[in-house]
Amino acid sequence: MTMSNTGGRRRAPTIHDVAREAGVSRGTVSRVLNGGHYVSPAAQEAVNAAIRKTGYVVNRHARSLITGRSDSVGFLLTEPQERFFEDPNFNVLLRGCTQALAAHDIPLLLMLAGTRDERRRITRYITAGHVDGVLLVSSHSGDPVAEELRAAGVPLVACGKPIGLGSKVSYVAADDRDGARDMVRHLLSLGRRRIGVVTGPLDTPGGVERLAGYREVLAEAGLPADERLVVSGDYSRASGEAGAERLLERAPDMDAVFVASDLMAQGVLAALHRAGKRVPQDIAVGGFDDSPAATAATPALTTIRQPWDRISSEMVRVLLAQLGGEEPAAVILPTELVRRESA
Amino acid sequence: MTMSNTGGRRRAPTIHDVAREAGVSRGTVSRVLNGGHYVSPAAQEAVNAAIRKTGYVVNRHARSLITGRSDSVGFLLTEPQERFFEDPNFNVLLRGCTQALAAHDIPLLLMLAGTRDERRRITRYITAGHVDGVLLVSSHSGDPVAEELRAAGVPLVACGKPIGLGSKVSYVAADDRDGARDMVRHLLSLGRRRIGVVTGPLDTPGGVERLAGYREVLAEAGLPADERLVVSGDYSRASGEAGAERLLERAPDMDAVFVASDLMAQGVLAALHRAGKRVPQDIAVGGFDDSPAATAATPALTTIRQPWDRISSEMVRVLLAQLGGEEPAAVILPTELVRRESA
DNA sequence: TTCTCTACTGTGAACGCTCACAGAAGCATG
DNA sequence: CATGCTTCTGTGAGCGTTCACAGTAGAGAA
Repeated sequence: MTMSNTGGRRRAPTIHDVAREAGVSRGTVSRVLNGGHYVSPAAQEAVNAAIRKTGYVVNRHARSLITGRSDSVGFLLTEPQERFFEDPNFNVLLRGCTQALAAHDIPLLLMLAGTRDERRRITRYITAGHVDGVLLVSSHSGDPVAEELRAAGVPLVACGKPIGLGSKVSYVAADDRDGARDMVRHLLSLGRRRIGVVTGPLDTPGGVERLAGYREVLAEAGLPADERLVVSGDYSRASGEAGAERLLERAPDMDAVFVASDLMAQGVLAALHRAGKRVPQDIAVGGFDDSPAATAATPALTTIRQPWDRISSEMVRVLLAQLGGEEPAAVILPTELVRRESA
Repeated sequence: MTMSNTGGRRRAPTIHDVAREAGVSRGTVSRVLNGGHYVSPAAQEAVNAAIRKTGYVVNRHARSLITGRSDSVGFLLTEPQERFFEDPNFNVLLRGCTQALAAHDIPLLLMLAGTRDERRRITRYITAGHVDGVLLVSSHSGDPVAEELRAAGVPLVACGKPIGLGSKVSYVAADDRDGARDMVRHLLSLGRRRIGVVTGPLDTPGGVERLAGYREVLAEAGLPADERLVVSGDYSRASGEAGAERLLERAPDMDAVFVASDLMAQGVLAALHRAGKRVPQDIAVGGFDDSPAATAATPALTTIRQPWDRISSEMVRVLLAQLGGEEPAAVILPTELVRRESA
């Protein structure tokens, strides 16, 4: 309107320009910007008009400098991205966090720190106050970033229980152990007695807890603990396939198998099919995650649903509470058994 | 060392504290922080020691307030994330950009703006100066964000030619048209004369250009343009499958098909297999992208490799050049024919 | 009237940094 | 000896906000 915007950035309008335009003081403009309390309707109106006319946008650096806040939150991945991007649960989680923060008008910045070098850079960036808090997603234990951020006093909420960190860091997790118990109880209720398990990686809380739930229920049912029925995978489809082959070899009389992820369960189904076993008639299969893989599988997988939508909203809630001065908290959310055809 | 860090964040050390500790002035500390020119070795040493001792990290808000720079770059997705996260090329692109920026010690912030509301928030965030420039990834045309950012004078580099924006915005793209020409010429060189095509969405530059390349080569070869041989897909596997079915119906004598993406080509292979056609004996199939789908397919796909690693490094180079004051530029990179079994 | 209370407004002082400038010291040159 | 150049250092100003505080005006109560 006043000037053409050809290429080079002209000086952006400041709160001063708006104040002059509206015929009020900086203070009044600032008050309008921050909720409009103690501002007369006339002033409110004049300021809004001036903002529209000048095209003013607040300089967040200046604001942050004095408030000490940045009004943004980081979503930090401390592992190779591929691992997550291909995981449908991760997408749900990310979207859920974005939406929950959007309700507070807080933008979410996704940061990748797969390599040591990137971790250094990102840690510096975060500790320099560029985000108010961090939602941390990292499945493996002993994450140095988490410890570093905690030490720097950055509000932090992890997804899944971080191994090796004290109780000083918040986390939100599904009740893996209880989910595993539900599934194994379900398999027992179908009359199965020789129940195998393909676990996740045993350096992750999920891997450990799901195995523990399996063992507990078998013990409660008075069934013997048979280590031939226990093999480990890494959550990949291929590892599920390999795991099932080993199980069939070691325990040909197996009549059910609890698999710690749907993706692995797909591999298990493939191996069973090749071995000529019918699912669920000969062997019942239970998965974990209720991912798209569960419905895509043939037969469709009976599985344990993790409440990803609630996990994300709880992560945001806990983080915002921490920003508001509350203490770190741990939230464990219940899982749900989803019955389909495989068991 | 000096104080325990219990919960609440204590006041962070400032450049002042470092200066006092080192026995020099703020100016000298600032010079050390910014490259160490015109600083005596003794002062340099003292300042570094003081930084280590105090645990000082620069307050980027204060720095940005005065420099007008934020020393960070945004990677903006203006479409539903799922679309990208499942695309392996996207992973390569993201990783490449991260690495190229890392060489300049610039952190990359991934921003998702799938919904209208998020776009508004993110645009405000960007125009408020939170990032110095934006790497934009959006395959569809008429992207309002791009236009808005351009109008706000934010340095911008798009991946792929943005439709509908003037020449004022930089972009880096593979030579889609030339890639398509190479593939169709290759099919001709195998003696094929009834060559079908499954295009990408025709509101994307890739979709349009690859089809144009196909048509050009057929025209050059003196072959008739037969619209029964042209169907459109949306880059998904399913659309490839549907496209192949339509082609077979409309042109049963087809002896080759050029598919505008490997994922669609997988679908095409499935449909051909179902129809009892042998590949490449009965029908040769050419893909595009050289994605993992290409090698995973049976038979392995002959395809066109896009230089994703170069695309990412060029995007970063062009953006940094623009930050340095250079004019927007368009970069077109050559593709490469990768011969495998399907053609 | 006078006082108090509430609603509103303006002002100076930060916030922590960089930048421009002024100056000091050392050394070579006129 | 003065002059200029280079290297190094300190200082004041200012970036664009918010915040605390000091006001002003008007309404209602004493």
